[in-house]
Amino acid sequence: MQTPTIRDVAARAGVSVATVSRVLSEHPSTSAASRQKVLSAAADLGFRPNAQARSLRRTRTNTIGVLVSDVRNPFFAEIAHTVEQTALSHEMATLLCNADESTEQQDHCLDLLVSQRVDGMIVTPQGDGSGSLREVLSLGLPVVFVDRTIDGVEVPSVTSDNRTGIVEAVQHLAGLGHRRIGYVAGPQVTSTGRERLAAYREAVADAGLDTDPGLVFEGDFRSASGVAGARALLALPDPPTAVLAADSLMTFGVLLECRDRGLRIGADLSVIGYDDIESFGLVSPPLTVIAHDPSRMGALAVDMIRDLLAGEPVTSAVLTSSLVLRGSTGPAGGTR
Amino acid sequence: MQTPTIRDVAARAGVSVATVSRVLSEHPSTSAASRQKVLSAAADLGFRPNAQARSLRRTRTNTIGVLVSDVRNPFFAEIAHTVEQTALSHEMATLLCNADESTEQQDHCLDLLVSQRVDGMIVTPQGDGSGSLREVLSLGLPVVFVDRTIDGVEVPSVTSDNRTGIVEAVQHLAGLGHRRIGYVAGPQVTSTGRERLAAYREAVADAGLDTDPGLVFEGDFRSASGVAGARALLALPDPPTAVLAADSLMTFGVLLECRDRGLRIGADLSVIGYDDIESFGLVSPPLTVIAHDPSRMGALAVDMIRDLLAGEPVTSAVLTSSLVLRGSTGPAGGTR
DNA sequence: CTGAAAGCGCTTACAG
DNA sequence: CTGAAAGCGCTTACAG
Repeated sequence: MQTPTIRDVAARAGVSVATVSRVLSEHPSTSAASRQKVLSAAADLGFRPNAQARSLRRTRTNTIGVLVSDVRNPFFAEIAHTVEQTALSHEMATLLCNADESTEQQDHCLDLLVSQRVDGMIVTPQGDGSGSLREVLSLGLPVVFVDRTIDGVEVPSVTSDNRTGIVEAVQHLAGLGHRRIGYVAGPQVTSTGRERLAAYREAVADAGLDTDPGLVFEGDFRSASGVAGARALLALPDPPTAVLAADSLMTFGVLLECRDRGLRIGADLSVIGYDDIESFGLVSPPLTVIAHDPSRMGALAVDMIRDLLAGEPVTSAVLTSSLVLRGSTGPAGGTR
Repeated sequence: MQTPTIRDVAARAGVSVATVSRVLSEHPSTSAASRQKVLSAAADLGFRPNAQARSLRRTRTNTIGVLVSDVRNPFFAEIAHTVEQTALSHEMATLLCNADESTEQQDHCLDLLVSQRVDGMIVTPQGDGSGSLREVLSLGLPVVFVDRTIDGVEVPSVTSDNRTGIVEAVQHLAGLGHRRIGYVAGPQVTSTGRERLAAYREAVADAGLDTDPGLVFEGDFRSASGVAGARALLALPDPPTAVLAADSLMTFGVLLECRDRGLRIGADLSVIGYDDIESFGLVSPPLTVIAHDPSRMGALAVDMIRDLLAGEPVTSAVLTSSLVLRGSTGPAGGTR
């Protein structure tokens, strides 16, 4: 037998489908008697409401689309997890898509989410706001950007302050006597990549440190580019005494390269990472990092989507980032 | 204006909705002329098919539910990522849920997935197969278990051989002269936890090593229990000279504790981890691990769901696990 | 409080 | 090849 429908429940309870619907969706206008009959009939039959049918009728799916660059990145995994849990607590489902740092795949995902008629989307955007993203926005679908934004695209967002942490990191290193600080930058097609690099440049200049452009290596937010960045920087005629990376995966790559070269972190090379990822705890000494809060970002993004759906005004949020001092930095030229 | 429907397209193209539907779903019986008119009308209007309506009518959603214990666990993130990408390549969406290692939450997620009428589910199950899981199965919904299984529940699954890797690891350590091998076990309410522990016990006995039950600490697949396990084992009057952990997060915990105690891995304590997680590369020397293939598991699981949907027979798959020798083990009592 | 009826946006036999 | 019509499983004004 097929999954029972509301009709089957109505028949068994001896009431109309309208009454069944009202009882099941907790509409106030129902008598205790029918409530009773319906509930027990539904239980007997093992009735499972069909969300598809309900959505079609209500023109609302109770589903939110989540588009991240890659769940395998711990930072985004944390966001995805929190979004899912928060949504679940409001009886909403989440449709997860990975853009894999590809604009083409991002478009594909957006199309899918639109077809699924998600009520809103939480996205870590990339690219210039053309393609499917533009279409989605013109549809008036509630969208919240998380972590990243797109210039010229007016969408509520929850991001981190990409400046303070970097500035604190540079000042801290300057205080330790470092004059040449290597920087593994994020891709300049992302807002986070751009803002963090700008902050680095500004802080380096303000502190009167070496502004040699060779100290900046542009990576792509993947670990391999962290490795490549570390190699390039350490191969300079006058290599940096400290290295800063613009996200967790690239930090990871830098650390891998240090391990391969047998460099003692904090002594041979000072390293400051980005994102307070649990696995950085494996490094010895513990890594000094620029921390922000992906979990809070995810939770806030869901709140914002819910506000948008409720027609309430929302304002973008910028969370703080800050330097968490641990043991991976030391005086310049320590034991070299 | 609302999102255009098939009616709007029909009106603009000057054909019936039936024809529009046929063209859009690539039904063979359509003339080139109407195809042309429909396609351009759809494009003009920016028509987006409503997956909800289609699903209701077709009684098929083209969506597959994915229930993992926790996406923040790199092992499951990898599975989730592959499942999503593979599904996407077949134009299917994935609904992701995290059970957070809680049977209650697992039930909640299953209910949600049923209501969403996913075509099938890929789940990393836990518990005894009662509750919502039993209901779901009695519904006849295609389900594939991944990584874990449940005793007495007949569901096609793709798992790893939980025995070989462990046996190889124990033999390897025995060959290095270790007599007392500590084991941080997974929760015994999971099939993987049970099978791996059984393999450890068998291998230890076969190699004639110390079978002291105190050498086994039962963790819960979270990093904190790896820390606790390492502490408990190292606090024994006669502590083990090598430690093996039953999953990535607990391995992680063991490594954290080693770092905190300043133990030199491979010299002061031999360590073998489970899962070939990228972040284990941060450890020095590189970690010897028992590796299996989450990505392949995810891809296979999708194939199996598709076969089930197509009414084809499927057989469970057991992938291999094996020891990957790197540098984290050394002779027993090395430099103690 | 309750029921009959219309309709959400599609698909698909059934005729032609 | 094409159209009219029924129907997927719900919800919700509209009467009563």
